[in-house]
Amino acid sequence: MNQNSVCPRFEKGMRIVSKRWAGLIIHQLLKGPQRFCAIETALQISGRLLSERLKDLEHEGVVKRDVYPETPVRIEYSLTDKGRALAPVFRELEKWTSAWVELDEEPAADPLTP
Amino acid sequence: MNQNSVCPRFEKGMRIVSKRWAGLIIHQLLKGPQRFCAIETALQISGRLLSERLKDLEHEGVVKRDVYPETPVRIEYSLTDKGRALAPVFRELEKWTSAWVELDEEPAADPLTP
DNA sequence: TATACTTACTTACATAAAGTAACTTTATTA
DNA sequence: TAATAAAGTTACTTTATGTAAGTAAGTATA
Repeated sequence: MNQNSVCPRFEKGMRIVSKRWAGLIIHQLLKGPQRFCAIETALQISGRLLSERLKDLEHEGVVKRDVYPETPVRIEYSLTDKGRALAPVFRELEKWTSAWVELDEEPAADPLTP
Repeated sequence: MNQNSVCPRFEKGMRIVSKRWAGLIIHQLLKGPQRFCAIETALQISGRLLSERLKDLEHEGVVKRDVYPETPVRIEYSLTDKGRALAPVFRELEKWTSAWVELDEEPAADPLTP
């Protein structure tokens, strides 16, 4: 790959992990298998998008969906080998954020207290 | 940070680099300082979006814009220290893509040849 | 038994972001 | 003089995201 073009595989990998929410979902699943509502709560993502993104990631072979036919049924999402192989990427990103990223000014904790 | 929430700095770092095109732009600038049209050509991104994204990244302190008042004026984009510090993230992502990402079926090279 | 609650989604709709194409400005070359 | 180039901007269309409400299957509660 020269200066004037991008490796198409890299481009594809980038598309997979940099799609909105995908990175945070993978990062969350690196902590261990989790249920839909656990991810939903942790990331403050809507069910609509979480559902869509999990399907995308499953389709890309990054995420695995397991159904445990207990009562009530339990559905767990986890990473495949391909997904777990992203761990170093996220470790480096964590290093970068802790070294370089500052938070913006936060809004007042309680807007009712003047 | 526990299981039930995401570190807000990580979340912000993620937002910065995973915004559409941002990763590819940074990856391109890791090869060295470049002009607007060089990036435009390499990434096949429209001027409209490249302009917007470069402004975002400049605002985040990742990209630097330098004007050389030659004739004709030359404008070069490059990474700041903060931007260059992302190099390990991209190295790991490159490793991952070469190990795990396959390309989809490509369309025929020349649709005019049946 | 009726009501409410939970999980894991889906549907419908509004808004924001991305994509496309044409245009601008300043200068340069054929 | 016309055409080309760089570095954008403007106007418009399409796609993605966000929000809210709804659904089905099962559980617990009054």
